Amino acid sequence: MCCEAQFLQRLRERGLRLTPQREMVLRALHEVDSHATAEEIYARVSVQSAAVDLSTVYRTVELLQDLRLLSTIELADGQRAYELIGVHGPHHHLQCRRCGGLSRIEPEAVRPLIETLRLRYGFAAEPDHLVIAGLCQACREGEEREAQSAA
Amino acid sequence: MCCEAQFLQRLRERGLRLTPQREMVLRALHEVDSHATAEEIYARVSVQSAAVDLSTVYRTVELLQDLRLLSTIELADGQRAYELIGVHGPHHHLQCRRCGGLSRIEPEAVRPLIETLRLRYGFAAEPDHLVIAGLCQACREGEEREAQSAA
DNA sequence: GCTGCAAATGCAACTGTTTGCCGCTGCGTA
DNA sequence: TACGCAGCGGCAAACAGTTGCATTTGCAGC
Repeated sequence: MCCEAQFLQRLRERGLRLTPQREMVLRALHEVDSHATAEEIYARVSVQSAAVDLSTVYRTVELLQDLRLLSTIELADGQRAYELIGVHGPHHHLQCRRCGGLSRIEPEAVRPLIETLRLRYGFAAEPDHLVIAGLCQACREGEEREAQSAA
Repeated sequence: MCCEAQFLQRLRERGLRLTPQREMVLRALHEVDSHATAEEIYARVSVQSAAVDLSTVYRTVELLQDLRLLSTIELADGQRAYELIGVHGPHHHLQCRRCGGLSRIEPEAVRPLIETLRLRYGFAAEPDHLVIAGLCQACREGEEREAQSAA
């Protein structure tokens, strides 16, 4: 668990504490391969200890985000999902508005944009986690076929 | 009201109707200069007719979004705000994580990124409305001053 | 090992948003 | 003009996420 030490360090820097609840939430986030909703995290934590509240999960998730260890994704159905940044490294997502699928992209793809924003608007973009909407290849081809058969 | 005709047209294309409630919501969105929360829209609509429900505001806003006439912005405090695309034309926002301020940027700034995504990932990005987090110029200078005085 | 204090938690109430249900309305068809 | 049907809106209930408050707990200093 690479980020527990980092978590502890950043907590200490701010005079905050490492509690069992926070450890459990962090562990649960590690266990899921990709992103997890609050409810999923809560379910996993509840197995280990029944005495953890859902609000604590939300508070911990918010804290992890403040510490830049976690990013939030808005899923297609409006739910929010959370993902540790350390596990897959910093990255962004493409979200298909048709199938709802998420795919990762390298931060390099966004770097030129960040540079443009800095030069043109004096804005220091720190998009921890950009989610860009659009159509994935499969769905785009699907839409083209539909358009053709409709015509 | 440029977009009412457009609204009507797109509704007709889908076999949907232009109702007084929908007209009122559209008018309310026009009246506010920039973005408005659901509650603000509801307040404006309520002046004209007490018999409009908040859920109708939400449903109309969602409909407008489906028709690509409106975009949603997540404000700093977590509230959602809505903005007609037609009024200011398509654009994106920079959001300062310190002061919460929003500023508009031209779609041109994002175009190279869209091209990259298409070439590299086969993804047809249609970011109606990207919100990019970071530090605005004023706040960045403020942070630098703070860092200096702290050192 | 104890103590004090701020941070953290659980609980319950609350806010903002979405959904299901059902009666109403506009419109095409007979 | 009457009928049927799909879209629509109001209402209330459900849901996800947040907040206030009293209690508990981690941890630095002794």
